[in-house]
Amino acid sequence: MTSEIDEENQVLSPQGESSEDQSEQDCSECGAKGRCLREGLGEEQMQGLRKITRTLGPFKPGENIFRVEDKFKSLFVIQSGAVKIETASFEGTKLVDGFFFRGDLVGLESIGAHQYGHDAIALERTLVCELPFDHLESLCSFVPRLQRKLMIILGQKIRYTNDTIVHGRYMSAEKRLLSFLQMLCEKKIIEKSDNTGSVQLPMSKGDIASYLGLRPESLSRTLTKLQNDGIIRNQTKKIEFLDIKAILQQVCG
Amino acid sequence: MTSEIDEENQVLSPQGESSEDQSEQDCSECGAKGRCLREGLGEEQMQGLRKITRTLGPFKPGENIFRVEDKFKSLFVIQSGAVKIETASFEGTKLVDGFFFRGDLVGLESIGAHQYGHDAIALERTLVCELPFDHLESLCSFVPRLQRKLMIILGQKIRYTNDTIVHGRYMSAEKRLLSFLQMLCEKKIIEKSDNTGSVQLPMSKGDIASYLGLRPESLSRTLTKLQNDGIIRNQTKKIEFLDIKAILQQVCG
DNA sequence: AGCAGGATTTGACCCAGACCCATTGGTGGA
DNA sequence: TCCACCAATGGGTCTGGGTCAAATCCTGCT
Repeated sequence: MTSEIDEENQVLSPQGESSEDQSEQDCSECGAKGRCLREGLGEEQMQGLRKITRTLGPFKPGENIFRVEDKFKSLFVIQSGAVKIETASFEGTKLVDGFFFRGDLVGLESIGAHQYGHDAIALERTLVCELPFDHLESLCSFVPRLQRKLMIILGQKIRYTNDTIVHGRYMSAEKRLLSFLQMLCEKKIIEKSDNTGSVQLPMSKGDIASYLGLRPESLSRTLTKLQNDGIIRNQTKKIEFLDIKAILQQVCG
Repeated sequence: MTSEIDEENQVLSPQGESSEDQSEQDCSECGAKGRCLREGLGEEQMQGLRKITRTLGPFKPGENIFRVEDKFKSLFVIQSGAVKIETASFEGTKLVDGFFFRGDLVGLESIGAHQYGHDAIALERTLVCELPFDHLESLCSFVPRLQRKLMIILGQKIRYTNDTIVHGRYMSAEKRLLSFLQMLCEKKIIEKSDNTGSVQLPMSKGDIASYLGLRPESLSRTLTKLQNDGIIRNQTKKIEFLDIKAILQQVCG
């Protein structure tokens, strides 16, 4: 079922599973190329970054990259695949706090904490690049552009949460879903011709519901509504966008 | 009405309004002492930090420290007083995104953006310490502990938002309010004897409601309910805590 | 002190989405 | 291939909190 995606990741990450024997990271074929933390650094500035990183994985769907109680040690750049992070809510149930795709940094949420404080779970076959935080921090002192980049990413994360979650509290289920679909478009669109396209969903509907602050039943109903309105076609592991313009504009309106 | 608070701030910030003539910042009597970014730095490490900072204010209640469209330039440590930040929601109404008290850093949300993206408004007589971000960044490269401190603060901010706002979506109005009161306890408690205490509210009830993702009417009803339950005494600009233990425990329960 | 205008509270009503339950569908393992 | 199991959907009901409207209460101003 996820075979298409796996194929693609293979192609994009040829350094693949046997990366342990590499003494230095080879970024030239990484799936996160163009979106990684290192982007914008000069060749000699990258040397240091390459030396401290190594590829981990592949993680199979459902496997943990780290766990709540693990000691915070590293950030992870997603080379290929997708990851969710989740915490136990105050009532005990699991609560999805975020999704991460190719090029995203996982672990920012734990900077300054002793433990990660949440589980990071692969949603599909996933390769990550580990950045030990201590090393990264030291490196930042010598490479101001890296320091700046990291701070910018932290700032963006704060803003993104604010714009989506905080403002999302005032949005209807339909708007929340639309802005989620919009995000998916930007991060993961597979094929896109003019006004239509489609996305493979690496996560379950339940995960999406949790992330949006809705019950699965409500999400399901909202998806059905959008389908009846002719905006999407709702499938189990895939959503087709029949009217991308409508999606982009309805979020704002 | 806010005279008590103003008095107190006076005492705590004697460098006060005429700080422009100081060539170097004097932190020895600052109201944020013990909670400021510089905490934990050695004497010689603080030298650099002092050189780039200056005190601004006092801002009167309602005055802007910066505005949405202002170019992002500085972070601000609150020496005394209180500040809210707010943005226009997608439907046009103002939405309170955060409250800041003595020792808090305002402006983190805008790191990496061109403009602040929100208004920062003093809620009472407020003095702030300006940290030009470019200078702060350069300084971070030379003072690893400062760099680390800043990153930790950014990480904490991300976690705090996650724990309150994100998880708050699954909490009832009552629980949200209780966790807000808990935060106030930690940040601003005026007097506290054993199991009781009280807080002067520098912000309006409307601001609190907005911050909690509620309508003013709902907040009012919830406050009334807590009062009937004997947990608080609800006044216009002040809340008395009649049973602090109940507040602390009910949030978790 | 008296008044205008906004903030806060209260009441009545409504609705989006939670909750509970039944059915269907998709998937991985024997 | 078949079965067991969980994900997804759909129906029905309930309710917390939103919405509208009408007092009060405060506060700053004259």
